[in-house]
Formats: sequence, C-alpha cells, structure tokens
Amino acid sequence: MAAEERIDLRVRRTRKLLQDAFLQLMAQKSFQSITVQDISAAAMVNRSTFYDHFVDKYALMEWAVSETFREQLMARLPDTDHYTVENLRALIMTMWEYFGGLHGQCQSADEQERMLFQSQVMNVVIKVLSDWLATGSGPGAEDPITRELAVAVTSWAIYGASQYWAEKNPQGTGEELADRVFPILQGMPQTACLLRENDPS
Amino acid sequence: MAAEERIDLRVRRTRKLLQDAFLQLMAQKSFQSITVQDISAAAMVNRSTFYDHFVDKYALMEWAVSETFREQLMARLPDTDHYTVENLRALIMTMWEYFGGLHGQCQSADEQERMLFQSQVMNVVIKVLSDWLATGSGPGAEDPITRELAVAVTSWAIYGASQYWAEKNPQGTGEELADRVFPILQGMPQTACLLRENDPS
DNA sequence: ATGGAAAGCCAACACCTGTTGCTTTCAGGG
DNA sequence: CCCTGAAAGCAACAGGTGTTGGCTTTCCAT
Repeated sequence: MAAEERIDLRVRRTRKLLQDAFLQLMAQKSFQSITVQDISAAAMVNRSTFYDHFVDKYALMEWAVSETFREQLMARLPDTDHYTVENLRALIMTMWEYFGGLHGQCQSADEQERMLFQSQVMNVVIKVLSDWLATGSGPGAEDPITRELAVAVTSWAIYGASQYWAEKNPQGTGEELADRVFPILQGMPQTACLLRENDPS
Repeated sequence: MAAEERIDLRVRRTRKLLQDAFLQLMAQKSFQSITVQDISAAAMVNRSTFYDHFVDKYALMEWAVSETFREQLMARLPDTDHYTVENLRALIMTMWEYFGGLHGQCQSADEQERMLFQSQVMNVVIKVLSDWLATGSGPGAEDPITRELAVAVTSWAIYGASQYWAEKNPQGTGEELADRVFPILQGMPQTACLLRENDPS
C-alpha cells in the first residue's frame, strides 16, 4: 500500500478540499489578500480544522505548489531518474511553463509573492537534480562538494533563465529558451563533464 | 544636494529609527515573530506612524535589506560601474558574506524567510550587473535579450553558489568560493565573451 | 458490529493588523 | 522670527489570526 494511502480518508479529503479551494482562490485574487477564512469557507471546512493540517496559509501554499509542480514535471520527464539532455530540457521547459502560468493564471501582483512560489519550485528542482547526480558516476561524484555546488549553480542558472524568459520575454517559446540556455550550461566545466558522462546519446 | 538630503529631517529620523529597531529585533527573534508593534515600540514611534512610511513589515524589511547590502557592496567594489573580474569577485564574496551573516546574526529559522531577504539582495545584484553591462560594449550589447538572459543566468548562478556555500559549507572561505565559481562562469559563452571584452587585464 | 481513537465542529479568547479622523508639534521657507 | 503645512501622536474601529477546550461525528481495526 502506498504511503499516501495509509492516511485516514478524512485527512486526505480535507487536505484535497483545502488545496483545491486554495488554487481556485489563487485564480481570482492575490495570495496576500486570501485569508484562512476564505480558504476554509471555500473548502467548506471549519477554520480551526485548517490549523489541524497546516500551520498557516504559507504552509498550504508550499505544499500545493510543490505538489502541482512535481506532478507536472514528472509527467513530462522521459526518464525520471537520470541526468540526461532530454530530462534537463524537459526540466527547463516545465519550469518556464510553470512560471508563465504564475503570471497568467494567478493574480500574484507582488513580485515578492511570486518569489515565494518559485522558491518552492526550486526546492523540488534541487532535489531532483541532486538525485539524478547522486546515482550518476560522473567526475563530480568523487567530490560531493563540487557536485552539490554544480547542482546549486545549475539549478539557479536555469531558474534565472526561466523566470526571466517567462516574465520579461513572454512571447518567446520554451524551445527557444532551452536552445539558448543549453550552450550556457554546457559551457560550465563541471556540468558539461557530468552531461557528457551520462548522456546516453 | 543629494536627493536623500532633500527629505524632511523628521522623516529621515523616523525611518532610521524604524530601520535600526528592526535590525536590532532581527538579531533577537525571527522575522515572523516580529510585529509592527514591536518595531514601533523599540523605535519609540507611534504604530500608526509606521504605516505612514511602510505599507507593512515586509516593505520595511525590503528597504532595510536592500540598503544595508548595497552599502556593504559599494564599499567593497574597486570600481562601481564596470564589469571587471575584480568587481565580479568582490560581488561574489560580498554576497557570500551577507548570506553567512543572515545565518549567524539573524534568527531566521524559516528557510522561506531567508529566501525573502535574499530575493531583495538579488534585486540589487541584478540591477548592478545590468548597469555594468549596459555601459559595456561587449558582443552582448548588440542583442539586449541575450545580454539580459546572460545577466539573469549569471546573477542566479552566483546566488546559488553563494547561498549553498554559506549554508551548507560554512567552514569554507569566500576566496575559495570565488575560485570555484569563476571557472564555471568563465565557461559560459556569453559571460566569458563579455568578461574578455571588458577585462582591463 | 462495535469500541476507541482520530478527525472535525464550534465558540470564545487574546492578540495583531491596517485604517480613519482628529489633535498636537515642529522643521524649514519666506 | 514667525507661520504654515507636513509629520507625528493618539484612540478607536472592524477585521483576521492562531489557539484552546469541550463536544460530536466518522473511520477502521479488532
């Protein structure tokens, strides 16, 4: 039985209700203006029940963003656990798409709010990249610090590119972004080594 | 007369009182647990006066972090307005130092809070890098989009490295970080071109 | 099926927020 | 030096927050 299934039906139901209500509200108003009352009311759940599941609305946001992004990403990856060109490409395009969605679908007026959501996305990305590289046997594997530094640099470089592309150049396509970012990443000595090592092509 | 000097003495005084009180409180407790009341009380300023200057505590934080970081950075730059190896090196080390200070000096338990501060630092960094490159006449100057993309990638790559180094490898030195990051940045085609173009050495 | 544990509901609390309308003060131009 | 308008003080408000304790409902393991 999957770990998730072990959890009491009521708990899963309530969490899903809260998450759905939250996402629905996010499409209508800014995160800042959404109150715990709003979420509870929309989810048809008592307000104090909200606090039984999340310490505050930030915790709910954290959870909702991480989950939705992770699902979106996993659905697009050709292979879920290796550091390949195709996976990296899918990662870049998924991030770009998600960030674009934050501008379109959600009413996040504040730049600071977007940063909050995006930092949750980054937690997922860093985790995924770390896992990819942990299993690999590239040169970085010998020195964990170098590998982790490469992960940090790569992840945030992709972040910067995706968020710039989504925000400042909305008419661009995901493919174009990937095409532009790849030469930059491959220019990085560490990541280039790792890519060459693990690239199945 | 400097623009800052034009402002009413009382305004500057009150803002400084609030900023100092805020920084002092940050050394004692987490940002989350600090209330506007706390800040106003510590600054010996009426609470509603706070709202005459900042929309909320986030705005004050934004202002305080940006100002302190900008000062710290400007004091270290050999030359304030060109994209040189020395400046980039100073930038990396200042960021690393600042992020390290956030762990030590402040009680920011939450990772999400740190992200909030760091995003303010990034606003300054991106602005500075943009200015450096806007005046330069490197190959990136021909295509603004490529240049801006390079700025985004470079800034966030440095961010990732600095924040990783400060958080996960606290015993490392700033010099070591810079030494490790530089080969990575110079590996990036765009930035490498720009660096070569403007490097006075 | 059933008893107990877990989850949810409810009301009420002390507190913080952001805003308003008013008065008092004082910095700085004339 | 004095006047004036901007800035600071003040009190009170309608909200939202996060927590508590007691109660009812629902699940699910025996």
